[in-house]
Amino acid sequence: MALKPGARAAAPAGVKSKVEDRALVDRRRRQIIKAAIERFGKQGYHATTISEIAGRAGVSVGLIYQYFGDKEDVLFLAILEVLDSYLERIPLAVAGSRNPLERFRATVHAYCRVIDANVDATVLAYRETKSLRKARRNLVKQKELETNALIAGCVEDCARTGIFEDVDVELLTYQLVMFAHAWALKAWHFRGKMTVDQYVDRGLAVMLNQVLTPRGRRQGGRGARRVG
Amino acid sequence: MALKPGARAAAPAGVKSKVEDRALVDRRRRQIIKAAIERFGKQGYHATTISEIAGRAGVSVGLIYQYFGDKEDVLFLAILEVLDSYLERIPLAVAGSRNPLERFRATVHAYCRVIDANVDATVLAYRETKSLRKARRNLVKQKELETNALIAGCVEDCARTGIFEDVDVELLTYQLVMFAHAWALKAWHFRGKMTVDQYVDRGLAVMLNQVLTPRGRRQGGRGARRVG
Amino acid sequence: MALKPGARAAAPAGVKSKVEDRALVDRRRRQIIKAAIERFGKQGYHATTISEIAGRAGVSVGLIYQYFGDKEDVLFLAILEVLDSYLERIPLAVAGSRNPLERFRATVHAYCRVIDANVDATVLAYRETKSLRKARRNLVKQKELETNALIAGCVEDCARTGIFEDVDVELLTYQLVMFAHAWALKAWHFRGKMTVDQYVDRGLAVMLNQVLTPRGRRQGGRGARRVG
Amino acid sequence: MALKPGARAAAPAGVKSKVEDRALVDRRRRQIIKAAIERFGKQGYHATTISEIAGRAGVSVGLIYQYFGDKEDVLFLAILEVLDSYLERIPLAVAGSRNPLERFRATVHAYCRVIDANVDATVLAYRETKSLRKARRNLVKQKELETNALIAGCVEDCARTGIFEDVDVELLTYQLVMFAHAWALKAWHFRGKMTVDQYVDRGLAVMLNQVLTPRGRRQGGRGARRVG
DNA sequence: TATGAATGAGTCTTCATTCAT
DNA sequence: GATGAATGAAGACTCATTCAT
Repeated sequence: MALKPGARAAAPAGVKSKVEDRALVDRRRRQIIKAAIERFGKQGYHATTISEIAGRAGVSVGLIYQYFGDKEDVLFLAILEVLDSYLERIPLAVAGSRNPLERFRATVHAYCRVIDANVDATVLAYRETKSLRKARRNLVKQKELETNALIAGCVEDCARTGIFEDVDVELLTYQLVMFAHAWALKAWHFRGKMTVDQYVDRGLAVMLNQVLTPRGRRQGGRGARRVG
Repeated sequence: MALKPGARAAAPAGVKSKVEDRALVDRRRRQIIKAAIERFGKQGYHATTISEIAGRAGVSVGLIYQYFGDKEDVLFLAILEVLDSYLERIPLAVAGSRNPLERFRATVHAYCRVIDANVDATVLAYRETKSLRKARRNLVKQKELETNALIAGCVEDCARTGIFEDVDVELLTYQLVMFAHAWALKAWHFRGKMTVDQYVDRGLAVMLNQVLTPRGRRQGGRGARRVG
Repeated sequence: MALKPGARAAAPAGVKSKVEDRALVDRRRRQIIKAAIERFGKQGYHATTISEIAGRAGVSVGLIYQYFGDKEDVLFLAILEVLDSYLERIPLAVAGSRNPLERFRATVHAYCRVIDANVDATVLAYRETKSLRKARRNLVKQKELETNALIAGCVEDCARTGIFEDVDVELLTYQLVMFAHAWALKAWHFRGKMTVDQYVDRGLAVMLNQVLTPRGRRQGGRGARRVG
Repeated sequence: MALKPGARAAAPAGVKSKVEDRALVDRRRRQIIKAAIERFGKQGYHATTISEIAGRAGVSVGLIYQYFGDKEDVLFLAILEVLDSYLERIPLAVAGSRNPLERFRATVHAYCRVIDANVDATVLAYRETKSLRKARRNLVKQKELETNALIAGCVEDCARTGIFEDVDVELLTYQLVMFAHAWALKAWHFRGKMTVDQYVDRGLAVMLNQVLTPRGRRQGGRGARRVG
């Protein structure tokens, strides 16, 4: 599912290069995309000029057009790069975990840490996916589902092994995904108040444990366990 | 907390009008902002031209500059309008609730329903707040905190009256806020699969109830109750 | 066949204006086209910038794009304008002619005089028609055929009334057309050597009279009268 | 008059090469010019990129700049090549002709056939000569006069030997030249309707024979024989 | 007040030309 | 000699903003 590192930017979805040499294309694209993520993340897609990206990447404007068809291509590969890096890094961080619950916790921690290290990039993927044409937007959504599957898999494992109650996997997964994203989307609120790891611990505590008291459960019986 | 309707868009936060007549200013701004929200929401801020907004609002380009200083002013008031409408409508929907838990549920339902009725507008506030200059960005964040306070208040009431366990109010509130926003941000995923109300019921079930089994609690003792 | 003067540039073949007012559109387009013909004629289409045309027309760059979709639109209407002016002016110059031969001579003179007054424009139509996309290129050819028909009509009249021998109308017409065009295409050769009227008189003498002597006719019997 | 083949494109009129080897320069230039004529003829000078020419010629972009100073050099030598090829090929086709009239006819046929085989190239010379700087434009005109001299010579021979009436050589020559060029310039009209040879036969019939009837001659006495 | 024609600074994109390998 | 990656100046086109009516 996750692509092998290095194979990534090689020949992605319809972005054409005027240069043949695979290795060079790969290197240049990385160089440019890195600068683009930084600028797009900071200022947004439309507010960033190709010239700024070129400047930051230390290349000429013309060079960018040797490796990308147009500005939208740069955005597209930038967003893919962000999402792919999640797919790549999260599994690595979970490698040594012994049991499902530990792996679950490690995955959420890893997800949030990766996001913490790329707040701008994450916000970029949120803000600017809509600037892509439809087919590409769908590809991006697909990639997001792949990342979600990393979480969903952990949740299912916990459910199957009797660590979680009979749980609404879909909703819980989305809760966890939004929780991770919130660290980037609401960075202005959380940063400075706590570390990522504290954030995750507090969040998991809230999500995994009982909130309603017995009295609350009696009052709000409707929807108190799985619905739909 | 919610401003009185009609007083709202009059002359907020440094947006200047060349027209004197308060009532007229108010009427025109509403007319224009309505069109702007529609267009910004659908296409994004940068991809929308003043001319398009004028067309949609049924006024001339010049007229917009009679009531707004520049394009950013229009975006600013559009975003404020969206957030204010939440602050206004949510309390209305909760009016008749008898007890804290019912009020809590009603609030979350109301929040999500309002968002459901304004998916584009909600996404707009997410995507384009960064296009505002800093001072205004902060004002928008402030407004968001006011909305969050509606939820936080309900959570606190439930906690105080023994309906909720001793809970991490801040984190739970943000979970609920993100849950509501997710209905808009991930509309492409949820829409068609369920109604808003089903979404809320399933979400609350996940958030309020125990996820960990007793065995799970023993394994993952760390962080099993409040942290931080 | 020839359009009424003034009706011309009103709403031509798919060139769209952002301005509604017909009279204004007409005036501005004329103003811009006049400048464009001058520049395109002197330097060619590609070597002329929109900015140059704007400068010569005394308007801003942006204005041109209020009245034309793109640069090719300007070229297209410029070429049409040139051809239409032929269709308009030639018949006027022939008005008073009494008999077919006189009308024939007057038409050729008029054609060449109009070309003489617009050498650059004529060359423009020759050089740059190929720069138009196919559909428009065909429209231009159509217009050219309409002009040719002015000549062909005169030739036919002379033939029908026994002033010309049984003649190859198509070929003779094209000879005459090319003869007229040559005054523009080979201006560098003829200008300074003679006036247009002298040119026409000498040309008609060559075209209308016997070139072969009786002896020549005997030698070159093949093709000595109508072929094909 | 016609340059010896091989000597031609070597180092004409200020086009400088970075390569010394004469034979190589010659070979490479031919190779490149051939591709350039094809592309310029099809798309025009400005619409053709150096890269396209390189691709078509099967060489690298850099190589072209080893043998030409700039793009205009390529155009210049391409146009010269076209005109030179006329000067070369026409006399060859006339070799066996016994008498002046036959040679005249053979020359016109040859001219038109060469043009028929190079319609694009001929149009190229017409369209793009204006893209050359003045000195070179004049050189091209000079070359054209050399070609015209081929025709003029035949006309004069026919006149001197009593095959043609006392004729306006200059005008008749230009008529014949334009007639030949028309086969290229109006290819869209003539092609498909007839072959080149039919075209020439019909054209010569029109040009060489009497058009005016005796009655016509009486009416249009003015200019009925040589003027000027 | 309302209009919409006019402006021109700012952006993307192309492509002739250079130069290190 | 040959290559083709890199450069950056130049040009088409857009659109926020102004202003005369």
